[in-house]
Amino acid sequence: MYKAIDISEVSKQSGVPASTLRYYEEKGLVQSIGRRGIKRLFDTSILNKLNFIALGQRAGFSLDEIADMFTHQGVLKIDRSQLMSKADEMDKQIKELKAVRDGLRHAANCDAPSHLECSKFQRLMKAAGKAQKRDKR
Amino acid sequence: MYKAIDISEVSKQSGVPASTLRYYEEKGLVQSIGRRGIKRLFDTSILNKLNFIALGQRAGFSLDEIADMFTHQGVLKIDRSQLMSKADEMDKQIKELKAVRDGLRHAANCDAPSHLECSKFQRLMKAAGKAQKRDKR
DNA sequence: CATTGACCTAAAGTTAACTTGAACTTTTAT
DNA sequence: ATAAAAGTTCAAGTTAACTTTAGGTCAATG
Repeated sequence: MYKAIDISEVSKQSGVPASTLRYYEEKGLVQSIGRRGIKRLFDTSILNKLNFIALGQRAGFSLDEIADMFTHQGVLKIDRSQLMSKADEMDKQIKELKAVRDGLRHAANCDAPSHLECSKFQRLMKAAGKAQKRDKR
Repeated sequence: MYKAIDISEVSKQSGVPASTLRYYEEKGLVQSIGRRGIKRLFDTSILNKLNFIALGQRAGFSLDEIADMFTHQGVLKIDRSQLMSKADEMDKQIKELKAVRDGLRHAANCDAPSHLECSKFQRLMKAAGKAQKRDKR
């Protein structure tokens, strides 16, 4: 069903450097499925996982946090309520991103001398800043 | 108009440690307005700036990128088109975040044995992955 | 007027996420 | 059969964003 491919093929198809793949394996984020001689072999399913990892990182998760989302067998493991609360956290983050984006957009069209002092700009920032209370990320 | 406050007051009101404030000043991200004796004095307007910096960081900008958004005098400087394209970049990022969030939410309610192999999950991920082509962030 | 507490500088240390380098070992191509 | 290409390990190096430490300064308080 799934094909075993070597590290350069994984690298080629995913864009993730071989050195990073070894590093990820060391960290337990991904696992090779065996060796051919001395060379690692990966299951093609690693490509989905790498895709998820990349997205998760861009979404602001650390590698440790991402690793925590999987069982040692590589299956998404955390329970439903944990998944939901991660998703809720992300909602906050999305709100903040939108505020910054809107702030930038407003600044691009506003003639105030210093945008930080512009009341509209401040209103946009404040909206996002709310969630910011000691989040400890 | 604006009041000069010392580093501990800035720290107290912003939640940013004094060591970080000194570090930010060294990097040129913020500026003190003078000294009383040996002690730095800051204009209260630094609080808005710190708020913006925190938000920018949570939005995924590096300190250097944030610094680049201001003139040396601390005014948002980059031109309108640059501001707009930063905002457009953020739109992509928001899309990705939403995809990951939706993916997590779906996973919380899906009975597939491995979510990475679930076609709905994959569809959600793919939607975001598109923008991912060599972004070099 | 001596000590305490808030602040200062400069340099070194820390963590995450990688990358690079050195020294080997297999494969693979000629 | 041999040399280059592709992998491997393990250790050390790199960058960003801070924090910590050591030693010094100064204003205020007992």
